[in-house]
Amino acid sequence: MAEDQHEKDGRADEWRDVRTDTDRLSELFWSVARQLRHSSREALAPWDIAPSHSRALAVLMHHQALRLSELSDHLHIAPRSTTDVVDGLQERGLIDRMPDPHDRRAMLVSLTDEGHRVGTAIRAARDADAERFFGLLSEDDRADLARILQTLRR
Amino acid sequence: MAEDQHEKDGRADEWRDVRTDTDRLSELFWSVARQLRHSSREALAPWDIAPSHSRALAVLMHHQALRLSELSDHLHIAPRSTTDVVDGLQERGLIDRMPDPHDRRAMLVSLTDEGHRVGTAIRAARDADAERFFGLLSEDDRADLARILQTLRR
DNA sequence: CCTCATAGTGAGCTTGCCTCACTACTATTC
DNA sequence: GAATAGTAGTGAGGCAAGCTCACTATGAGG
Repeated sequence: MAEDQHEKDGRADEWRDVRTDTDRLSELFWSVARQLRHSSREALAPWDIAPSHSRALAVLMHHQALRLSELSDHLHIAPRSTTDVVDGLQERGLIDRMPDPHDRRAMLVSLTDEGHRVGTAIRAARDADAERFFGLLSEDDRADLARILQTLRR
Repeated sequence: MAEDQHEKDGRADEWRDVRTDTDRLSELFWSVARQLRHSSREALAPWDIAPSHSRALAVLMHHQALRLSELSDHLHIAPRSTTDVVDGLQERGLIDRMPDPHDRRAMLVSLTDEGHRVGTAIRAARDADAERFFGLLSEDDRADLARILQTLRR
């Protein structure tokens, strides 16, 4: 992987002059995204949990009970997809489904004790991973990066 | 989508104090990645071409002929997956497959005239999109971002 | 009461990858 | 110069993570 990356850089020399600097930024950005994705996949490995499940778990960590549709909103995925995610977490005993007492159409999703335990451990692992990844940067660079990303987001 | 983003920001206030700054950077990074992905998906829309196809096309734009396995390496995907990508591009008439004269096991993949035309147009669209996306930043910020991403990559 | 809207889910599709096993071929070794 | 070992591509089939469409059960407003 790393070798390919270097080879790619080498080849880029041939045509660097015809590329805009913003185009180069895209490429760099995705390259870093890949690194970050691999890094956090490793961080999650000990729990053998899918990224989509970990994301849902993270959302549920700071809501004692959410409707399935609310969870969808937080995850930015379709309600039908959330059903599957919730199925998976329930199979693993990490969450409970219960009917909403105020609306018998709706389902409330909440963490089990085990879900809370695993969620906490995963959050710690993710924090540590982020620290390992972005810790390479100086304090100033991290501040700059945060500011710049803030600008790009919207 | 944009609304969800804002709502998420709002909720984040509740617990910002318990998060490390590097964790915040991860979140920001992925948020921007999402924007960038959506933006480039839109940029590609006029050609109705899948991202995986566009990536392969981009690689082929600066090699007159590649073995399928070499294309795999450039794309960082398994050879079997490359077969499918190449199938797709061939169906659309954007590339030609021909047996390697030096090794009858191997296949050489190269752009057709149409493939070259479409590849060029897509590159222009992607450049324009990158410019639109990163153009929000000052010259200095772009330089800083490039430098910082460079540091993070590897 | 009747109509319309909403919450969740079954069925089935799509994208973009993967592994495993196989065929056709090349390279090596005895 | 045959046997063996390795390599290039691909068929078969799988998986993750999303999607839409259509349906049921329920709620809400006239």
